[in-house]
Amino acid sequence: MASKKYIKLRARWMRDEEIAFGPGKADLLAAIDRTGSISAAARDMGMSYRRAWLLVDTMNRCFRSPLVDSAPGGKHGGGARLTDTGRRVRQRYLEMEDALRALADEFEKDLKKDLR
Amino acid sequence: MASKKYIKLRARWMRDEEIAFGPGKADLLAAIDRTGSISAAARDMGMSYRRAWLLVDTMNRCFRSPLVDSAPGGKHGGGARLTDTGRRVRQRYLEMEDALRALADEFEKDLKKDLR
DNA sequence: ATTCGTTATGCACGGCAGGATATAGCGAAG
DNA sequence: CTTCGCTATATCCTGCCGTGCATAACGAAT
Repeated sequence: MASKKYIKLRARWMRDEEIAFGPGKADLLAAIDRTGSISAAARDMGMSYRRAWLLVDTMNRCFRSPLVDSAPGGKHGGGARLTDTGRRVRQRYLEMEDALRALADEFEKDLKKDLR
Repeated sequence: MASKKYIKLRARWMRDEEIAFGPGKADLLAAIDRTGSISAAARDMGMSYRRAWLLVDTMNRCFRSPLVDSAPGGKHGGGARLTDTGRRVRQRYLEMEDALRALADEFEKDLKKDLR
């Protein structure tokens, strides 16, 4: 079969019109956890610092307690770390994603019958 | 509670890099079924005819058998109708959407604890 | 034959999300 | 006290998606 058929799934946790959490933010949290800073995480993911900072800002504003705490100061000074809330929320989100993915996969069989 | 918290879900059936089917296309099919033409459906949904036509074109190319068949000629001449495949595929998609929605809703409870 | 409302297609314009860039302030290490 | 890399923020720029508009051919009804 030459063509790839699959279901692309996206789940976003909304707060009013803002995207409180989603796949991009989950990845970003992982990168921050890995690198220890917003800017290094952004570089790592090939996204602009601006965008990464905006994502973090939105998350922190949307949740009762911040998911990332950050401090200015370079090299061995500041940086950014995931809070416990951040880790827990991300975990929860991934669990939801997995559950949805598993369910969606059940429908792929029918799908492939009709899709070219 | 002043702020609205909810999960926004989107599922797309992909064929390679093209979107074979999704929420917008499902709505469009309904509108075509209702109005009997692509252009009337587009007007009805407040979208451009061009976009509606592109959506139909993509659908028809991605599936083994077309979801919409259309004929030129105005007023009482041409127009567009859903094929049986079109109706069935849309139905299947809606069922999948409902199942995913129901599952996602189970996660909303946890979500609201943390969201502001 | 004329009219009307389609299908089908191309092209130019506009809005906007995100990238690039600039600047200021900070904190620890050397 | 200098340097380095970070946070935080503003401004400009650009690429892309979709709308709007124009055109041509068509088919049924009048």
